Amino acid sequence: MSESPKRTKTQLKSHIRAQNQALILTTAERVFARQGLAKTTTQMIADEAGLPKANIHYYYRSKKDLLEAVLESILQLWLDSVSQFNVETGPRYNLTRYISEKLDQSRLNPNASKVFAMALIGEEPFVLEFLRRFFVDELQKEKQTINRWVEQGLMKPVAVEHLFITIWAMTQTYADFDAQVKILLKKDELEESDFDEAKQFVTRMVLLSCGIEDI
Amino acid sequence: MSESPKRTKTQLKSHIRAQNQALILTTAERVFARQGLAKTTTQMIADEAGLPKANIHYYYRSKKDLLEAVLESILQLWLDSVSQFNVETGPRYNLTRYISEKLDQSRLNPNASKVFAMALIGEEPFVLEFLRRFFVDELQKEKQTINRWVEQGLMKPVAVEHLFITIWAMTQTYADFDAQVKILLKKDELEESDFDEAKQFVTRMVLLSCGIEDI
DNA sequence: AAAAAAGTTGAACGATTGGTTAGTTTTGTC
DNA sequence: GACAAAACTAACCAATCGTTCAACTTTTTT
Repeated sequence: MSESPKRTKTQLKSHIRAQNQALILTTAERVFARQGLAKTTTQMIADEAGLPKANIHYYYRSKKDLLEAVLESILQLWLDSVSQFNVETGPRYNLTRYISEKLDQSRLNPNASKVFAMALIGEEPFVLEFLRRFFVDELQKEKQTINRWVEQGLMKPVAVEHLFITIWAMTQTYADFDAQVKILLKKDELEESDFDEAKQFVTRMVLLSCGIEDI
Repeated sequence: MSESPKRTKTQLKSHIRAQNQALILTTAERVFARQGLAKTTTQMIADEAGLPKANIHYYYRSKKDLLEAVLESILQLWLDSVSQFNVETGPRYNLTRYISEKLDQSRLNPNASKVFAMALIGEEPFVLEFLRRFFVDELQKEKQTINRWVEQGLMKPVAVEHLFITIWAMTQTYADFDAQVKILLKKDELEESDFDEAKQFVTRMVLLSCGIEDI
């Protein structure tokens, strides 16, 4: 029952567990993104992971549990990879970086983006709760930073809530509604160059609306 | 077998049909929007319409047929209510009106917006086919109009595809992801004033990015 | 008013799905 | 290598859902 030695043992012992959970999680994320949250069956996930269905339920009691685990991993990734605003480096740099990071994420983790959007449009309580617990505070901070910049005359005053809503909308679209984007762009697959164009377009739009001159 | 009398009779005869189909269609749209496409059962639609389940299937053979009928009515509404660009009235007026109309639609038909978004994110073949058949041509027309305006020096050259993708993204967000918007705006329900603010914000953003001066 | 057509509906069916169980195999520890 | 814990899995179950059907009523047509 001693603390430290037990921990180490548990860590060693559970490498199978960690490995399988990771496999199931990434597989589930992919299948959820492709098939939709409700259409996805635990059998599909099992097949695609090369595991029997009962094994999925051994690690995740219910489909709901599994979905929430997937969502949690997605939201964790989110938190880790989106940097906060830094007052000192000014609005141009921070807004440019923010948009760039968000679009990179849409491009590099399209499955995560899609699952999150599906959960959000379906108003999954888990995701809503997360937004309430985290994003509101986060927005408050960014708002303060932006107000500082406005006071310093580095940018015009803007409706910060709408600014973030629209940035979020524009950047997510390229991952969540990629089928539509592909059709309008007449491409079979979106390439990095398409995302670069989007990056440039969105950044210019946002900077102009903040009264930050074009370079 | 004569033409005109038969038509009139058919119209009279089928008033029950038309009435019930309309009831089922609007109810289905509402339930689909609230529950999600796959989670919605024909029983739910039946209960909410005050009809027995078998009656739903009398008018729409399968759930898939019903969903496609709902989508078709949504897309028809779309076509009827979004006006095309008019070269003569210039970019400022047309872009402003376009954004205003799109946001009005999101506000006045949130269910339609949501069902469409769900079908799109789920890559329903029916919706994709519609976009291919219709929206690509539409975009082409708008592109020509915009090019005319650019030639006339009324606006700066822009990446038209990205312009429409982002306008679409921003305006749809307020209906499709209203749960998120409500949380960020700290409101229980979105009011008309919120949509007006959004209208102003998005319009300003778009006009600035097109090099059209602020009033 | 008779016949035909359209509309209505309870009941049942077949297929699917999430989840369980009970028993087996593997792994880690002494 | 003995023992316990963890991992694994085939078979099964209860519930749900889309769909069908046959009997019945109402409406329309002749």
